Amino acid sequence: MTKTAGRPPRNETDILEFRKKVSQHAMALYRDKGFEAVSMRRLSKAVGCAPTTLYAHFQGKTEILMLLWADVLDEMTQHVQESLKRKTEPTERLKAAALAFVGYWIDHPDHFRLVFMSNDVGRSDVDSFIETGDVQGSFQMFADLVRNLNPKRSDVKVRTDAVVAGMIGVALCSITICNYPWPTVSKMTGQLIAGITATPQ
Amino acid sequence: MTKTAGRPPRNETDILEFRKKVSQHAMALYRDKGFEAVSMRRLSKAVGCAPTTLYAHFQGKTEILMLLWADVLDEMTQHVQESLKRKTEPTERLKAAALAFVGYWIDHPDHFRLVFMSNDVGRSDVDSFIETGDVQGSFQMFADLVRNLNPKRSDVKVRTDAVVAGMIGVALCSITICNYPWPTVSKMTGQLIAGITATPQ
DNA sequence: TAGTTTTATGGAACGCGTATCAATTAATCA
DNA sequence: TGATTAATTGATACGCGTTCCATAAAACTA
Repeated sequence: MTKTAGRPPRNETDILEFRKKVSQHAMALYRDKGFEAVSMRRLSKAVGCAPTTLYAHFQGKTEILMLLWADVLDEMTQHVQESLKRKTEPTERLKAAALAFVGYWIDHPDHFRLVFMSNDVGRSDVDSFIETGDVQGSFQMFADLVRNLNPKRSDVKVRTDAVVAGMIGVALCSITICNYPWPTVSKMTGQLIAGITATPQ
Repeated sequence: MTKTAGRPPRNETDILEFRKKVSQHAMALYRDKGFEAVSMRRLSKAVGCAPTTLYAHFQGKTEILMLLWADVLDEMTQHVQESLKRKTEPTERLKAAALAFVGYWIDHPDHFRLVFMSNDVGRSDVDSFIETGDVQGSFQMFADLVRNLNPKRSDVKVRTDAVVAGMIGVALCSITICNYPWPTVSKMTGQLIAGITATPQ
């Protein structure tokens, strides 16, 4: 921890400031021009730095795209919350939330790709530091809904995560394998929820 | 149906022959060098034509990648069948198959990306003619397993497709959101199957 | 055979993500 | 001030998917 000569490393706040700046420009690009507009070259031009500089602050495009997760997940969460209005019965609430969840992704396939298909599959051993706080927060909502089904049960997390992953799968399949005659989203999510409400044998 | 002047369209068999040739070279590239080796430039070099020529025969890379689906799905199916040996009880069989299914994708994330993440999400209005025969065949196996749980029930397709989509979601989440503390694959698939075996309320 | 019409091809180009590397700028210490 | 060290930059390069366009090739009609 001794001071050395020469230019000191980046200031902590400067780092955050730069990351925030990049995040804002990336967000603006994504919202205004869509997924494909968020390129390293265009983004660096918007930020006002060289494309190479971005690689000094982020380990790659994937890490930058993750900055956009929070926005999308917030919007999705709000959409789900909206669907819960005037619903009181726990099962009905979960069902409505699930439908809204899957529906959101199907209505916004670009957002789905952003969150769930941006990672470099196959190179996952490399990308080490991923913030999952956003994801965790968005899934909390479902944990509450599941808990309210039967507050006495202790396996809330397993059932929640299973149904969330299941819903994501339903969205993925409906979006990408669009020529296979999938049942309606409503039917499939209903089936997933049947597993949640069932009593363990 | 009158004959017109000028060079006639490609011969039907020639078309199939060329597609087969491309398919074989793509397969060899994928098996030998991996996903990233299957590029339009390398593939065209292997085939012996210009990169542009490929676009005269396929509408894009996605359509070429789909030629590889059958191989992967066959291997996956075989792996699942393997897991069924010496399993007789219907629920146990379904559970074993589900575990093998998800496990296969997690063990081969490149294959997962190939089949489930190759489509151009967002441009799905364009890519019209996708062969889903491969997929359909691979899912048939699960339809049988689900039917055997309770041959009297008529909602086999809904329950099968829901659990298949759910398993794909489990695989997707485990692969791409690898820093979120998902429950074990075994627990999540078990949860999905609970919905299959449950009796409708 | 000459001309016409349609298909098939390949070269060039665009923008992309990413890596390398030398040169420059900035901030600190001696 | 000068030396030292880190951050930033620009140029260059590779391979990628894809599109455009001019040209070659093939099969017909006259």
